[in-house]
Amino acid sequence: MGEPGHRLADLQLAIMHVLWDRGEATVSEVREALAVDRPLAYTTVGTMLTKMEAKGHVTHRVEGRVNVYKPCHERETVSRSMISDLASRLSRGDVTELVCHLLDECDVTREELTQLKKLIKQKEQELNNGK
Amino acid sequence: MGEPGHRLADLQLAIMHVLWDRGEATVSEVREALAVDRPLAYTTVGTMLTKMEAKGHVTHRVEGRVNVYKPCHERETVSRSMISDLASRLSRGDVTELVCHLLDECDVTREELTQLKKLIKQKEQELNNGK
DNA sequence: GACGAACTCCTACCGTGGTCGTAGAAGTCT
DNA sequence: AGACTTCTACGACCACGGTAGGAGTTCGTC
Repeated sequence: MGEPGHRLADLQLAIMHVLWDRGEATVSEVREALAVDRPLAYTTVGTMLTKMEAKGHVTHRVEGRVNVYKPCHERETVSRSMISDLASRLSRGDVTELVCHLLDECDVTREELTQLKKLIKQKEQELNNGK
Repeated sequence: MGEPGHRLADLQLAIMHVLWDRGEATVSEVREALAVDRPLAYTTVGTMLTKMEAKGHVTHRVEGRVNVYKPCHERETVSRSMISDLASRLSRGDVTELVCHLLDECDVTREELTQLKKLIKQKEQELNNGK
């Protein structure tokens, strides 16, 4: 059976980001990293990691007395999957509106804009050829 | 305090789409509309609608013996909010990726692309002037 | 006026995300 | 050896999304 969709909730995603950033981490490392935004009990993080392992989001290896966790999937893969998941659920949302807001919300760099332009040109091409 | 964020889960969003499409609807109308993809008990839809009302997603008005529900917020507003919510949780997932997938997932029209180009140009302007 | 269909309202139940507490193993300090 | 710290493992609990059953109301119809 297929493993995706990767449907990560808030905390889970936050944990994944820590894992992605460092490659791998122990419970206390994850906890430490999250502490700024969310101070959590040690066991909270541990429990969550366990649940996430059961779901196939992370694996752990035992090193000495400690469990070292690492992600099972690339950040990109998961982002992708979550985005297209949302997009499909939003279905009839007007894309332009969305992109517009996105551009407002995040800090877009010049490079990203350039990239975006390229992307749009490419899409236009596809529209002209195909169909 | 502000009411957003609009955090609609699967079924809830599906129901909202029905409501958005028709402006307003009774429980059985919603149920009917969803029946193709998900056959649900009458009460399931009713319960959900009640819960959604408690959360401020919909309102109802009594017409005769029947409750007629209608959305409290525009489709655009909700889409927007959900997208930026995801974007922020994906945090350092770069915008380009996001837009790219959005463009892939939905059917983009030529007009939208043109619109998009205009938008990007505008953003570039802002970048050059401000700050 | 009894019957069945259509509805609403209330209650229940399960899975999962999130949050911990406690217990117990192991390692460290004095 | 006893005290302290770390960590894991296990279980508890709440909120919420999703799903539904049953009770009771009202309507349309025979």
